[in-house]
Amino acid sequence: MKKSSKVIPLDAAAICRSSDPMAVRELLTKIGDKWTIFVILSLDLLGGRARFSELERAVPGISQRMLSTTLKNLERDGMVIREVFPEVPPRVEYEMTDLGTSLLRPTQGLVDWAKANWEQVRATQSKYDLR
Amino acid sequence: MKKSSKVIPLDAAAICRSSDPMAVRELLTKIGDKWTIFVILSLDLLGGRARFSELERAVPGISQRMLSTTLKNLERDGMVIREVFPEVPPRVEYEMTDLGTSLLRPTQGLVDWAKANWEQVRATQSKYDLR
DNA sequence: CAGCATCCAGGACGATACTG
DNA sequence: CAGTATCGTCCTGGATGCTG
Repeated sequence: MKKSSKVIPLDAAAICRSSDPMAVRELLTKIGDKWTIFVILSLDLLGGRARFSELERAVPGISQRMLSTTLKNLERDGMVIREVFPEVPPRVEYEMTDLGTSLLRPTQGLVDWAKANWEQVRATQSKYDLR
Repeated sequence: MKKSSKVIPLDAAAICRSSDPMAVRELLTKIGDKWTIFVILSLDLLGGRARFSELERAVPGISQRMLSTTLKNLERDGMVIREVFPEVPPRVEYEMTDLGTSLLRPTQGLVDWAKANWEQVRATQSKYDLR
């Protein structure tokens, strides 16, 4: 499983004016990984509740392994709840928790920023790369 | 708008209701790396302008290599401007751009969320790990 | 002072195959 | 259907040493 057991340096504590700058780093690391935001946002768009295969279809390109891993991490963090139905064939549903939902708002802020500014970022990059 | 040169994965397009979900992923990947937010926030706290060594001290634990790399990426993205003063010993100052500053607001949203909720996340993780 | 060059370890991720 | 197991690759980032 994913855990950052390395208690090391830093912290730029004053920087975040936060009591726990590591919390910020860990949070950013999580939603910064390849699939987490897409899974969260997809689950939200699907009404806050969906089964594995629905998410698989909602997030094109994700492999079963990564969807499984991502959901397991989200469950461990308390962002989603996993519910197993003892049927054949098996059915498993994932539901957003209030905690997970509450993360949606700040996340949306970044999504909006990207929508508004990413074109400019790309342009700047191109210019930079010219030399 | 959409290119088919790379028929790859993505995009959970509807998900983000964004024209470019890759922008979101790239942005998250950037600020999700190990040092970027700390450098950005530090630079802001230092008044939006600082030299290399100041940032080095403001972000405890960062290596010269990573600070250099991070700043170069930020410069490439147009978040900071690098100014070299032809002196001996050399002096280099980094200044936040408006673009970089504008990113601060949504970022702060995540910082606040982490401050408010991370304790709960850790508690949930501990419970999860017990079984 | 403000870096760059090099080397290296660990983890993230993809592809594929198998299962209750 | 909803995963797990295994393997291999690439990339991030740490450590160290050198330089204009």
